Amino acid sequence: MERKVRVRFAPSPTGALHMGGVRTALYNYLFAKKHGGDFLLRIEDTDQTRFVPGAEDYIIESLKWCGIMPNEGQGIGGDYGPYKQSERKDADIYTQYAFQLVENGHAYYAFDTSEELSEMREIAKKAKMPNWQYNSITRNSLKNSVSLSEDDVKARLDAGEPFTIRIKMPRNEDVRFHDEIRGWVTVNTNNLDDKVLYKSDGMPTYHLANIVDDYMMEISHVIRGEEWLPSAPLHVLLYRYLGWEDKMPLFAHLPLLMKPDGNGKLSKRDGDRLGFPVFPLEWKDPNSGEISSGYKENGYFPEAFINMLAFLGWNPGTPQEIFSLEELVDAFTLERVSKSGAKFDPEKTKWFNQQYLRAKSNEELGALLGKKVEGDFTPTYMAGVANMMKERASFIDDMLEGDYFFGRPTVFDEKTARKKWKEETPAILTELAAKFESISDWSSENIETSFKSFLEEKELGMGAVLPNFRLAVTGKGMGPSMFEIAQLLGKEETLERIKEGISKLS
RNA sequence: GGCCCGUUCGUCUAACGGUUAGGACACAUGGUUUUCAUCCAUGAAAUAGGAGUUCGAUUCUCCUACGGGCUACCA
Repeated sequence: MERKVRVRFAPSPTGALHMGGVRTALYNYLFAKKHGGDFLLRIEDTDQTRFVPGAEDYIIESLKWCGIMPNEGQGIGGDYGPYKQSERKDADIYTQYAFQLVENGHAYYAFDTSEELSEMREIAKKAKMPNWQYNSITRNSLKNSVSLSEDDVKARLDAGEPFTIRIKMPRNEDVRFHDEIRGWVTVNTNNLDDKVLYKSDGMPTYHLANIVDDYMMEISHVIRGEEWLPSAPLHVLLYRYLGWEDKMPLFAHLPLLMKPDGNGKLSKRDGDRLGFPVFPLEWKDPNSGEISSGYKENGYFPEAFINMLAFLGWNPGTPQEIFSLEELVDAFTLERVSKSGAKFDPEKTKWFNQQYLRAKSNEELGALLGKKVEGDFTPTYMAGVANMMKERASFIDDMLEGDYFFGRPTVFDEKTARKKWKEETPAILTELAAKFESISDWSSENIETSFKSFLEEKELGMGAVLPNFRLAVTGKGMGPSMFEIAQLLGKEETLERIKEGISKLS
């Protein structure tokens, strides 16, 4: 009974794709690739009032940047399209199933308007009944094809009165299903309400659409966020009532991503508040014009971002933490996904980026850095800069701290100058420069040897000369080995900087 | 409020009845380093509480507490 693995990522295009959504997509991707299956993208836009222009493209661009593109779906193609629910509605895919449910007695027409219902809830709330539901008890006193006479219903339908179709939730029945992560989950239908399946605007709700689409697209596993766990029994019932129970996918409900501090799930606000991105790419809200920062623009490598996300709620059971996407595919199992929500840690995310940065070659880092600096430098020179700066960087931009590689210092660190620059310093540095003059092979080793013999000759300590040498040449009080810096800058440039530094600092 | 899910160092987590409860991030101390960073070493740090089951519970069961999710003609 081996079924081809087909999983889907089904976001709704209501804005930027949250990193929690990216993780859901990632786990789907990993699961599909691991089992040689398909990973599809379906756009769930059944709520037309929440449509946000650009969101669909944003989702696709984000998945692309992360390197976890679906192989089938909206914007990609495939044999099970269309992959956008509004288009599927236009193709009249859902209506027949809604009516089928009414015909076989598992759903009914309801004529109550949303205004009437919210009024009902309001009254119930005041009567200390905060949990008013449209269910097997209340449906009898509301306007629907269960409570109304057949003639009345027919008259309303013929008159074109707007209606919804609701599931007729059975009374006191245990619905049991197996979750791949949580084990058996049982819910009694008395706690479930008569959810709307088909809206008065002719659109299905998520509940109906996702069942119909998963069935038609032959989805084998539904891997989605924990927020869907309470409605999973409804979905199970729908498969049963539609006669598709033998084709029902396996469910896996993922733990949520929580905010780093305090309680609750991670939201866009937390990023603004604590200074980290929550979206893969920068997003400009077309309505408010508000801009939310992205991991990409903040200098994160997609591999690091993905690696970090993979470990939020999953672990391989080994000490290894750095995983390429291929390695993740190989190691991933739903069995090792944890049950409880994971607090997001921005610090650890930086650490992941640092690991990836350091794993890159000097040439690659040099090229990346080169895009960020003015001026024309050879790849060899840039690789040399990267070699020295990478140990103190988590991001490419951190290497910009070595600005003295790309031009002479214009400002000199005041604190170092105050502490180290003495009256006799200009004379010492002038003599040092003279000593350096005689070095024919300008290598860091030779510079260091020359420097040390200079100290010996003059009976000076490191601390009296080296910080000032650094200050004159780089303008900084700290940084990589001065001898290596001098080698990369070249003899002539180094000597000129010493002279220039002396005149500017004295 | 109701229903569902969860609970191991500050955080992410390992240990699927028997371990001095392990690792990583962050933190602290020491060493290396001209400096900063790196690196190395060391340290502090956890099984929510209570009952059971068992020769033995982090692990199984129940209760309590706490946390989270859901509770729309949203997804």
